[in-house]
Amino acid sequence: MQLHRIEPSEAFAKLFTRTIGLKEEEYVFVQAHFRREYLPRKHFLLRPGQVCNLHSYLNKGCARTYTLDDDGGEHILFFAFEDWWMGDLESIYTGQPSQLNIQAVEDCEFLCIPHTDFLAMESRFPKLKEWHEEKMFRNHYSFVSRLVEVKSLTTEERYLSLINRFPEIFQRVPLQYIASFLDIEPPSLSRLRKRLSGK
Amino acid sequence: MQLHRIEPSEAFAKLFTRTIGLKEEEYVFVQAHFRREYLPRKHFLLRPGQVCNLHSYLNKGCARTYTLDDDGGEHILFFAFEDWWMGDLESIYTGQPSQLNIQAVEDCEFLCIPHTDFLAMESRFPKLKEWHEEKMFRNHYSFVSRLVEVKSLTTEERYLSLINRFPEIFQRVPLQYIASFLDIEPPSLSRLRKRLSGK
DNA sequence: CGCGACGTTGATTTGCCTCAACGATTGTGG
DNA sequence: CCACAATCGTTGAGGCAAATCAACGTCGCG
Repeated sequence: MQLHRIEPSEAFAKLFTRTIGLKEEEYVFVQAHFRREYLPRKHFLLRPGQVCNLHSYLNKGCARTYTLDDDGGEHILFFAFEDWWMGDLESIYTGQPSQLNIQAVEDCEFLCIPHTDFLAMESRFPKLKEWHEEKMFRNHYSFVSRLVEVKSLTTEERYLSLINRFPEIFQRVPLQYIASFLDIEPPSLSRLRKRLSGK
Repeated sequence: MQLHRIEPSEAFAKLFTRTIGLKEEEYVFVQAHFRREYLPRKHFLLRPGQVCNLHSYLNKGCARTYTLDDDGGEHILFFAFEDWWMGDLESIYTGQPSQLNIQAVEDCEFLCIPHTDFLAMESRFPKLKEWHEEKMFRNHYSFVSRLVEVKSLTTEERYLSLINRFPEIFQRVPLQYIASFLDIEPPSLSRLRKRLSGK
């Protein structure tokens, strides 16, 4: 399978210099600890049973995190696009094997840093650590609102909310994956869309 | 409404000295910034529209965190029992008004500390800050596994999982609240229990 | 071309909701 | 202390949304 050549993303540099606030030479130092990983469509960044020891920045492409149940059914927990971070934090921080699959939905380019290096960077650059803590908080907030959504919205409302927040997702992710993310079966999503298009 | 007198909990002291690792005099210093709050059954620790500015340790009793939807329906996100912390972290850290209700299910005794004091304690005692960061991570893990449960288990399996993890909940929390937590209606929970008791 | 993956559509079943009524229990005021 | 209302859990009847099972058209690819 042939991969297009991918230009280095400016978003990555901006994240460290603008958002996190590292100086140019600090960014260069940090950046040197990342390595580029190309992952063709349908290939896996993480498999159940593996210990996840990388923090992975998704520089280009689209990926999904999902679990398998006892009957072999897939349940998609998250999608990720450009400028998102992926990995199984529990596995990273506890050293336990992961239960999660992380798979490329499109050909992907990741920028990956081993956890030990990441910890070293955090202790050398307090701003990086602060940013990471801040990210954990925002992550917490989004889990709470996701919980609220699941509990108080109808299937149709959750579908519309998804369209609203990530319109591009429908151009990049197969409908069956979106159905799994919304916790319905593909035929139900198909009928839901038909119903809505008639409005 | 009459409250029983409640003995100071040893769990609170153990948390700070054993788990967090503060010295005795450090604990005494920190502890002095908490104030005791008695909350009778059905009364509110937090109401939508309020800014939450307290970290609240539940010393005695049982409480629930829930949202109201547009139709006035309640959706319970969390229960809390002795030795749990409550509050709306998003509201605490962003200063935005909360959307959440936190209500006493039993007569409660909280130990509360204003957020600004908590930050001061964190910067004075790095161990406290480390513990809090660690707690955020564990919190993240539990959100992920909760998401996995909601997606991959049947209603019956989630009920059994709840029984398994919190057997005492059924002695302390009305069934209608448990139904809301499980995302079903009270009649459905009633029939589910009847079905299971026949096994 | 032929195969497989994907989205759609139809027919049927199922699990839960909704509405309603009913005992049991609790709490309150006379 | 009793009568009454309110709350709670249960049970029944009917309806609906989604799951399930199956078939079909389309597209992309070997």
